[in-house]
Amino acid sequence: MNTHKCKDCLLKSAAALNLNDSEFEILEGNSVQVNFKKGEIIIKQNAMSLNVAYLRTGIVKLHLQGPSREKILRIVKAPAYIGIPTTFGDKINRFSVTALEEATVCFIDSTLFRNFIYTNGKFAYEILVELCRNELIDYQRSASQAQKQITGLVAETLLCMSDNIYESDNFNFPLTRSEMGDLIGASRESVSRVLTDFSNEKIIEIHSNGISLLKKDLLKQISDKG
Amino acid sequence: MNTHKCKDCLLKSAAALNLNDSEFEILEGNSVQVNFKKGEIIIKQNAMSLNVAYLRTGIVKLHLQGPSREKILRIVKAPAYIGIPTTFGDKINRFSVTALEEATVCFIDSTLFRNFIYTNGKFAYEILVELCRNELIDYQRSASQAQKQITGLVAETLLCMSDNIYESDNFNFPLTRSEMGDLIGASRESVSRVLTDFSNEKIIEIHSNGISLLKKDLLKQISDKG
DNA sequence: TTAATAGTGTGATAAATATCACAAATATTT
DNA sequence: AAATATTTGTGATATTTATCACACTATTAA
Repeated sequence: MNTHKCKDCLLKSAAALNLNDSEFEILEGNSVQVNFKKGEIIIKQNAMSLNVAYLRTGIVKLHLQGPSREKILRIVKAPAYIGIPTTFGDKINRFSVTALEEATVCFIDSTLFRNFIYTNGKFAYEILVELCRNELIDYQRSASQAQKQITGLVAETLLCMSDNIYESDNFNFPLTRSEMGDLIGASRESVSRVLTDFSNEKIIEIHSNGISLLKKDLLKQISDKG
Repeated sequence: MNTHKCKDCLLKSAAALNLNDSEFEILEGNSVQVNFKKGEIIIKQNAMSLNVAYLRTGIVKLHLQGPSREKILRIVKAPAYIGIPTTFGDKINRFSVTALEEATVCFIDSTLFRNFIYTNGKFAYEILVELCRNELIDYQRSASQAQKQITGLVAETLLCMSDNIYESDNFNFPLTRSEMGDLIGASRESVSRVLTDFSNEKIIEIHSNGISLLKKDLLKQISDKG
């Protein structure tokens, strides 16, 4: 099996920080680290969910098949758990997870994970807090989705990628126009039009390496107004 | 304080079923049951969140102020926890909860609740499972919201109220047209037009006591097609 | 290097929905 | 019972976005 020492991992989750030495040893015997290339599927919708996936490095998209096409639920950057809801919320995976760039993922046996929850209250608490935070983010995005027009949603997405994923005003943009449409609920043509308008108005700059945000304050205004 | 015995409550959550006698005694000393009338606010957005609310009876709406107007996040029927994400996900309430009909709510001290999570693994696990299930429901609704047209969303909402909230094809409808618009992200006029069309086509019947679903199969088709 | 495939941008048109205005109906308050 | 407030339904018009078609660009595979 693997030779990594979970205890020595520098990318532990807030929950894992609460594990003791013996728990780490058990973890090592019941988990496996896998590397994924861009575009590879990490978790597959409709497959059975028998383990918990922890994204150590990289960026992924959570997505599912909607009524008429793919729906991207959220973009997640490491380090973070990426499948807890679908592992403990149902018996089969209700969504897929796909790598947007090279990623490393630790798969943890779900029975072991459940035992950590049963026996390590602080571990359980940190997992619960993360689930709660995610739910609040979902609620906020649900309101945006319902009430903003496409221009506001594109602006919000660019700001989110800049502030929360890349933490930079210049970044690679891992999504195609079609995928961005899947994320915000618009057609790829509408997304393209807005990005081109932003580029023509020098609000952003689109280059082969990605995107630069030139007028973040204006983007914020556009996002807030919807 | 109150005289109710939490241990004897017939409307316990799946999590609370894992509490022992002494935990129940502590719970009784750190919680209070309150009655609410239709329209009264149970949890207020932007207030500090110091306790966990458990809805014993009644139906409520979770809502928040969106970019341009109110957004109803979900309709919750008792018995269920109604504020865990906003209690443990942040220091202030990120959403409000309002009674849609008479409701009884138990407010539980959040420090005590956290202690139950720390010390009672099965309790923690059941809470976590409920959070996971809610997240999966949110994901499904997010896809619907983004990809269905208003007719499909109205149909889906009627089916959801019938199957999950009232468990009947004839039910009171606790939302105004405007509120239904806040739930699905449409204007009250659009909602009114769709409901009137459904009524004219004898798919549903609208009367002073509420709504009857006459052709559920057709509603299901309309919902699935979006 | 070339061919095939995927992604993108744009124009034109269709469809869906919002907005506005207003009257009628219903519910609530006095 | 009457007055007031709120909700609802409808028509007309405006706005937003999707769809379709097509050409161009970029990427991938052979």
